[in-house]
Amino acid sequence: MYDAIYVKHEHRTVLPDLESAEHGVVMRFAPNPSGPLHIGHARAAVLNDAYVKQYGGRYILRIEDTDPKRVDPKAYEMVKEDIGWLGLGITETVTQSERLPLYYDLCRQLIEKGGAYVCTCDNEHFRELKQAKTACPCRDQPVEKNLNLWEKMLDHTLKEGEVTVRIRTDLNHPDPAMRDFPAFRILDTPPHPKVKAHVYPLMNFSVVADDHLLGVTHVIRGKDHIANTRRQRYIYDHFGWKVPVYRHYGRMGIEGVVLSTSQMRLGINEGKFTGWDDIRLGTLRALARRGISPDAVKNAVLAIGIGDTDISFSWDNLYAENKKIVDPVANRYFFVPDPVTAQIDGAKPHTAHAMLHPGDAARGTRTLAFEGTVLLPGREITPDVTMIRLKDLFNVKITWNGSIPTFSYAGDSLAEARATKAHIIQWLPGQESVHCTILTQEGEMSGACEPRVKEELGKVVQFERVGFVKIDAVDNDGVRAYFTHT
RNA sequence: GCUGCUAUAGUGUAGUCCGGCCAAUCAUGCGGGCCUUUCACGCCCGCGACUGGGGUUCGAAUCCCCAUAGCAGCACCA
Repeated sequence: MYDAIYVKHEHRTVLPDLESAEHGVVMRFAPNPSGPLHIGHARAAVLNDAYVKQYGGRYILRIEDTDPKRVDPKAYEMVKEDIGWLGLGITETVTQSERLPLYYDLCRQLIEKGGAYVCTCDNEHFRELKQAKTACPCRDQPVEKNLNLWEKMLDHTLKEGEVTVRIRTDLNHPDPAMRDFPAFRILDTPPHPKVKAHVYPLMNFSVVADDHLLGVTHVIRGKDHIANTRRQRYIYDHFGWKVPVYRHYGRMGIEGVVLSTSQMRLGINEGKFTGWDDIRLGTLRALARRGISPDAVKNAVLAIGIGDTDISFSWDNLYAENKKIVDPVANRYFFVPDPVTAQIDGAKPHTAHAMLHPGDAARGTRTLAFEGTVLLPGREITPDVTMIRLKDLFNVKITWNGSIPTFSYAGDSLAEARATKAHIIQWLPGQESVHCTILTQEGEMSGACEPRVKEELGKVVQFERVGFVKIDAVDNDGVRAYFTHT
């Protein structure tokens, strides 16, 4: 009884309900194939995906490639790879460049209905008229003339820059962005990589056409589309179509990375970045390369939700999500940064058995054989340090002669090490280790790691007292890893 | 400039629609402690916010107004 009263104060952890979704939804993710997907795309993709999963229905991937200037032929494949990595429940895929005839047909219908006209005014001139809330001469020409001009567009009698199909809206609308916005234009260059065409719809037209044709019921997109939603409503009204339910979430900035595809491309071309998966980039493939799990991205994005406030995406929150996923599965190994070789006097050969995972003994151990010398992290061996414990091995006493340390065996007792507050540090057998480079977003960390790390290629492991890393490459020179997070 | 949207701790978020249970949730971060053969994980304690000002009301994070700030759009991009 009281529970019901206090329910209001519970922390809601699921996304808010969508209206009119009780009987299932049809939603879509509609990227422009100009490059691989980044975190910004992931928000749209994951949010829509989550709602489709919640209510049931179809989830359409729609490739919006109606502007040949903004199409990178390689992006079609990259987008699909990224979606596969995210594990979205896409049920069907359509590509807009393959649907041009559908748009042409609808455009003709719209012209016949008087909802659109073919404008031959100069752009600058039209813009001035628009600002002045004045109709251009083409606006009132008869349907027949519009149809005739439309034919001339299609048969290419008219050339790029000479005509624009406009949607008839309201010239007195207080927002100039709403007034008779464009729907089609001619583009001769560059050629479209997928289709031979010269008449292309603008986003507002093709989106409405497809949302209607595909039966889209709900649209979740960024608030940069709010004005488009308003414009698109005019097209729905002209056709008498049912308008989907819209939700617009706020802008998302990300600390420290560029999200603009064109900026990233520029950086890659200039050699500033190594490629689309350069770990300094916010692309999904960069995150994957660094060992971020797709589920971590999903969880982080869902936690943000669909609020319409502008937010800044925090790496901390993503890392926390990722750690929850990766910590239980990552094997533990020793990595010694800036290694120094130390001979341990008075120590007999020992064999250390260290657990692959402290919380899962069943996973077994790794074996490290001590035969007289060890590699130690140089930074930890400073003159104020007189006793250390090599983890899973034994205690070592350090005596300093000026700045020259001498290492000697000091017993196996863990209790003793604790009593002296000796640091327990990671180490490697002097006779057996492999070179290892860890690449972080800030730079490189050089050191050595256990040979067995070579078997973890492609996986995320934890270097004890260093952090989680993804093993990116293994060769004769050693191991290259990307730093994931601490 | 015009049009519109938004405003809760360092970050994200719940609560705002339908005012009282909110001395404001949860997570992350940070500080401290415990546990531990990792500076990880886990556990405990703590820090930290309703943008400002008016108004309505017995009562405002919640409703109204103004201010301020941020954002978006005003493309033959999506």
